[in-house]
Amino acid sequence: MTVAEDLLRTMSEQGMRITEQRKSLVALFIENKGYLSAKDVYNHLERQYPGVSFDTIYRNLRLMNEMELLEQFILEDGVKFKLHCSEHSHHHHFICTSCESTYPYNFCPMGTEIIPPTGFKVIKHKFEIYGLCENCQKDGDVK
Amino acid sequence: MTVAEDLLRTMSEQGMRITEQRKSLVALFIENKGYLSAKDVYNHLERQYPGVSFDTIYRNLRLMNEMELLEQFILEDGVKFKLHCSEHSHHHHFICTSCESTYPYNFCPMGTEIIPPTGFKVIKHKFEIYGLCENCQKDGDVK
DNA sequence: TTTTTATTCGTAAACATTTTGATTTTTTAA
DNA sequence: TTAAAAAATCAAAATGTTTACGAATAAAAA
Repeated sequence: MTVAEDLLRTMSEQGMRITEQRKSLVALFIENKGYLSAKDVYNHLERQYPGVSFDTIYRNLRLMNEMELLEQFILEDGVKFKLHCSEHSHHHHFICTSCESTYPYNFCPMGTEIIPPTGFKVIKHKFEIYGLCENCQKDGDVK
Repeated sequence: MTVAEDLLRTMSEQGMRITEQRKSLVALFIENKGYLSAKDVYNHLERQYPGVSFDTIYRNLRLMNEMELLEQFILEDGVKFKLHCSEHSHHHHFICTSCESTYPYNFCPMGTEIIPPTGFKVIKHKFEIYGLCENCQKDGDVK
């Protein structure tokens, strides 16, 4: 069973109907692997389904986030989504600021000697490393 | 010389004129110590100077960011500014998600065994720890 | 196949943030 | 003290993101 089929099956089991738009959205995230904004997703779906509405995009991103198929991040340039990354439980990413491809990194600084101020209750953390990937340095591309 | 006088002197030396609004803005950041959005700054200045314009706020935040008196951050809830923190060169923060007070933490995970993917050129990083400070846990305040 | 109901479409509006421009006021230096 | 320049005001608009809703469509179950 492919990754896409697996995701779609999960969605179906959770009561979501499998529409063409949803198949396309899932395919997009699988082949892209990076962080995508609602606009990015819209731009892509709009090619296959001219007239697709933002309603559809936002609703599906929200639903898939709620059922933990996607993860939502607030990055330097706004709200982004990516496939829920479960490979090594908890980890962080290198993020290319040009093409936005990501490279998971299996290390979390929270595992080290982090001592909060007195009484501070840690809830979550953010650790991202930004830079240029090999390709984008070659290209000299500025997105 | 107070911190405020010090900042204002620097601004003056860089060619900025010292206006009442700028004095008030500087005072705000000094007494607040946390992260402030443009709106936060507006709300505060508006009390002393009814009719203060967004133009003024944004221009001054931008100028002070450019001359490195303020730092700009993109946090969970948008663009924020805080006084440029120079105490121990490079460090990170605990951030209370309720009152947005911050606690500098003199440790940077980049100093540890971080190995980027082949060819990846690291440019910057983000490491923030969110939670509830002692006071906000007591209060049960939800901002 | 038919029916039920979720989903999408199309469009607009809500919303928040930031920028602009013409005019007035204030600061600073001569 | 006065002139020149910078900064602030006021109001509006540009911008970008997200939400809303009635009508139309399509998916899934009976």
